[in-house]
Amino acid sequence: MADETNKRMLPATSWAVLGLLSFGEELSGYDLKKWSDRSLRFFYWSPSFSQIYSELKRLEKAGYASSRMVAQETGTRDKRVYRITGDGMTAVRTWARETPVDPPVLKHGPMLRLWLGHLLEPEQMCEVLVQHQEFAEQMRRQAVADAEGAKDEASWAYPALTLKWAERYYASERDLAAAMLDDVAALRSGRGAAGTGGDRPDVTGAG
Amino acid sequence: MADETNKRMLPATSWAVLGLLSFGEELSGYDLKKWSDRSLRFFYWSPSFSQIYSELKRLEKAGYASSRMVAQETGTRDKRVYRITGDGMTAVRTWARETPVDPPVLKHGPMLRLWLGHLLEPEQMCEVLVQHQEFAEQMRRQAVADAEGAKDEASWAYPALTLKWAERYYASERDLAAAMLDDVAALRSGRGAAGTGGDRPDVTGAG
DNA sequence: TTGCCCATGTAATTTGTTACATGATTTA
DNA sequence: TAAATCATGTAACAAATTACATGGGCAA
Repeated sequence: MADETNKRMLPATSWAVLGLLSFGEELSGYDLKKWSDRSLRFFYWSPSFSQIYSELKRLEKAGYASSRMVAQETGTRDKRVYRITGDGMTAVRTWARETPVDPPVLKHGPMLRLWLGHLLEPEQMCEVLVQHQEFAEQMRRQAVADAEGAKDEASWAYPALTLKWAERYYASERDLAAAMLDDVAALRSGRGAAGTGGDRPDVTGAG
Repeated sequence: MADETNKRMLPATSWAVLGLLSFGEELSGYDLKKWSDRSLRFFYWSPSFSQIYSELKRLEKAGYASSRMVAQETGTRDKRVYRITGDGMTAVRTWARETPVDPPVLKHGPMLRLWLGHLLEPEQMCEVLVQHQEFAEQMRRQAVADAEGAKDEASWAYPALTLKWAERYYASERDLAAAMLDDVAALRSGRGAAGTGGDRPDVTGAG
């Protein structure tokens, strides 16, 4: 049956969710979303609630997770909590060990806009860069803060390592923006010619 | 009518395609895909053929691009070529100037796997890092090569700037992988996490 | 003349988001 | 007690990919 092979070919996001469960705790969809926002977010995008819920259903159907309803003592609405199965542990371990390394996916909106520099005033290019710089510094700080919370716990050693990586990554993003600000300034003053007027609406040629 | 506002709220990928057209040439879907692969790819993901075709239809419907069929002299199948309109230039310029700067989207598969280090043998972590390192160095070199082709043309000044950025970005990715290899080795030899930064690779050096 | 790759698309499917529904809990 | 918010989902929609269809040029 094709089903057997499909189990091994889940999208990366499924593995990310199963990875969250692989630390062993029994968690609800809501818990997973919150945790995802505080960890995966730094190097992988954090899926929406609805996608986490549907990934959980898929994982359960594949036999990689099991769930049960939990009645809240205070009369709160019941919730469904998930736990990874033995099959799930085997599968996610195999995935992490044996899947070919594929390149990261980057969609860098700010760079896309700077690539269209012929449509911008130099001040607007700088504005984009400064805002990105601030974003990067903020992310860096949050990575440091989260790493602080995760240290001294042996089981968080590898998550802590990736937070360390994230700290450096966002420091680099910040510095890259600064370097590009310099380059824009140099282009503006130095080698005059291109873009000195800033506004170049006649690029469409013959018209 | 809601239609008028929808025109201004296209997804980023539409603006990317319109941005490709904003340099003024008349291009087919196939041309756009090829060019996208050699430019956008470094900082924005390159959309598939089919998506480029559907974006072109959407842009034409919005009045931002016009198309015509071109009969090939050699009897080859006719093809449709697109050109940006005045409305399109105005729209993409407005987008590039006035849209709020939103954060880049990163889906870093290699980091996701290292985050799950408790499922891996140390050798496997290193393998992932080495392969990512090689990928990053290859991208860096391609960015350098493409920048070589784009220099000395005034209209490519800003694309050239983003290629410069890409060169540094991938150099940094490469160095970040090297730093993490060190951290994994340190963790392995029992001394817990490595020092808290300070010895970071110099981003502006463009090694 | 068979098979393969280039070029130009369309259709089916999957992935992921936003908007909505529901109920309990807190707060003003 | 009304409004805001937390928590748990479902449904409708949009974005994006893979698979497929088509036809010409070219190499074995």
